[in-house]
Amino acid sequence: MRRPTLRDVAERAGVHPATASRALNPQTRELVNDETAKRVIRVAKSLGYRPNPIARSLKTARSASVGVVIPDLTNPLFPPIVRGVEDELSPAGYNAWIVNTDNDPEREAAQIESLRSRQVEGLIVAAARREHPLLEEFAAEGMPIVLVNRRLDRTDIPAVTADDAAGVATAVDHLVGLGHRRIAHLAGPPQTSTGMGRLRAYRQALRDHGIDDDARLTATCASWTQAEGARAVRSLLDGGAEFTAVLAGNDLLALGCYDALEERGLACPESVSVVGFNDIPFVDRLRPPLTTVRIPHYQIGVEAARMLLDTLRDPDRHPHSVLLPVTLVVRQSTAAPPAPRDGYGSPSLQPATV
Amino acid sequence: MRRPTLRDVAERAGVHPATASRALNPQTRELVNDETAKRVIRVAKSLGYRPNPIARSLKTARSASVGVVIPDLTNPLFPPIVRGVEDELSPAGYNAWIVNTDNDPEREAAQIESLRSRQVEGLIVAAARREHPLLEEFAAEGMPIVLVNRRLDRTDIPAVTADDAAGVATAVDHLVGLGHRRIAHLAGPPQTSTGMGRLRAYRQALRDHGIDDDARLTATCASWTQAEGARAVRSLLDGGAEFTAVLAGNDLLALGCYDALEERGLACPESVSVVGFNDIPFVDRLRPPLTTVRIPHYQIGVEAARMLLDTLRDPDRHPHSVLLPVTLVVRQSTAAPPAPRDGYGSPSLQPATV
DNA sequence: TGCGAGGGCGCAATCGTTTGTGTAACCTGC
DNA sequence: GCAGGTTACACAAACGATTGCGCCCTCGCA
Repeated sequence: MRRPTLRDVAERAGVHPATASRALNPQTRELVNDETAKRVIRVAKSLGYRPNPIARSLKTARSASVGVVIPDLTNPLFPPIVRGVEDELSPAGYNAWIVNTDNDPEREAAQIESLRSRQVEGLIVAAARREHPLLEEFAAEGMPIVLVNRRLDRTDIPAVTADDAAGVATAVDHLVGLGHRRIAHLAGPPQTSTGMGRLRAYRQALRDHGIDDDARLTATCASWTQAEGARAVRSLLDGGAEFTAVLAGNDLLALGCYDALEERGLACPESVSVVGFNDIPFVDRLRPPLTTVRIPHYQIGVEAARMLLDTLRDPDRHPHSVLLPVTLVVRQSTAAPPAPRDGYGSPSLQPATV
Repeated sequence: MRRPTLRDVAERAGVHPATASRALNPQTRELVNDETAKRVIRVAKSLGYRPNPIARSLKTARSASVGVVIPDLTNPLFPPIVRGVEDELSPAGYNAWIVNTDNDPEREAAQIESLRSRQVEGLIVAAARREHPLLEEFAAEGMPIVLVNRRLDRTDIPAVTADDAAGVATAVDHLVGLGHRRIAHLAGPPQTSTGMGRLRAYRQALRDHGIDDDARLTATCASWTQAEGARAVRSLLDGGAEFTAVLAGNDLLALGCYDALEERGLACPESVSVVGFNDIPFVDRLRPPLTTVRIPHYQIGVEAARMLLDTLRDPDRHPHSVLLPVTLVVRQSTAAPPAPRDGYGSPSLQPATV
């Protein structure tokens, strides 16, 4: 009735539990006579023995599992990354514990503490802020950590991210190529490396095209949400900013941008072009389909898991961060700017086709 | 350096570890002198003591965690449900282990076995099929299980689902009200209760309106995916079926339907109206915004977790399944059928506005 | 024949808790 | 002053594995 333990197997095989343990563990099988080992294995199978990972963890202080720390599972950016992580971890015998932080430092601390007390052997963190004492502390204590999607400012915690700078550059190239000169930017939270990095890349890209970057064309969003994107665009418009294109820090902000433009009766792309970032699922089916920078979500997860596994296998090895290539996906949210009518470069009031 | 154990706390407090354990556990605190308890608690706090859940699990054969079994995290239907589960579990001190089955029975068995060996105290399963021996077996062994979104055919495993029948009925009412008489259905996998249930509800609803249900208007999808939805619609069209509206088994199938209609140059809703089911995130921003039946995703998760917690607290209690109410959200994918032109009721070839 | 080496295995401690049982000390009431 | 009942704690045995250590036996070799 009870599920069989190692002791049961040992008894049935006529050996000591220690021997059974060694026989069952490929690492130590060589320490026991080949025939004995085979017998133990046979008995274990016939009894349907499954080792108890809890007992094993208690003894070995390891758990064959890693924590995956993300801001919010309902953000479509993360599920593919998580799947990438899991699919890479799984063949190596590792499991993933997923926790959401909701960008709440307190909740985050509690969650990570909970992961640690469950003896996770490493962390994959998508919820990093540029300054993140908690993570640095854990890293300093020797917890293997790999960052995904975002980085820390200083410290050598390895990260797997998309090539934001290249992505922004090609996006700006695309817009400029269409004839845009006044390109606004919805910057993500400056506490995040992606928010800051894409903002910097945007400024650099403008300069590269000889366009001076007007600070009034940048609106900073407090979070990577649709609501914040909408708010930012409204504030841009209310501030009288003149622009014919918006480079959003990510797709969710771009979605918010759609909302705000629609509210104000501005058609996309006829009046204002919009570019997103990330190419999350379904943005190809939006109205209009969103031009955006595609990042390899799944691959980011895979790569991060691989790096973590590497350092778990060889703690001395210190992997270096990697930058994954991105591609611009041109869809229908970008077009040539409207011919100037009511003043140079300001969004012309073409009614949105609702 | 080492993280403090109960023994450390006990020593510093001058008591036996057993006493410390009882002092720290609210359940047993009454067994120890009040002052002693306070002292132990103070020491524990000052040492930063955190109980080791692994050791506790080993001893108590419980884990304060439950397994959440879903087909695929990247299906936008599930993240909100999962969050609902977590948010309800968390205050009760429980954690959620999330696993994906990819609808692969083998993988599923392995995942659930892994959950069980990690001593999860219960299961919340969104990946149920109507016939599901594995789940019934677990349930028979006494594992508390709550199903979400789907049910089992026979057995009394409690389930939290949306009111599919009512949803389909209102959707059909809506279409008939618009003037549609030839309404096709993209049925989900018949192995799933949702697939079968919605199909049955569709037939019933047609009969209720005095429309005889033409079997040629039903296409069965092997999986709940966009690709299958597209394939099904193509097969419908290729089979010469005449219809002016499509009731899709869920939103993903509806999306596939969009794809196929677009391929064939059929405009939605001008030529064919489409109704989805579930109201997953972003379908309100599709082109055209999808008319669909909204189910309370998050609430389904909350309710399921609550039921599971109930049975964990009182194993004798056997909760009954609940049906959560749904609402039809009318957007722009449904309109009156086109005036008959090239034959009664067949999809008129109005070019899609791409 | 004796000795060293080493293969194969058992012994027992251990990981950090929880919990049944034992046992002092103390109180109460006659 | 003592039986009987609390109260407050300590003792020790678990839970199910892993692992350092040491014993025994066999074998090879001198």
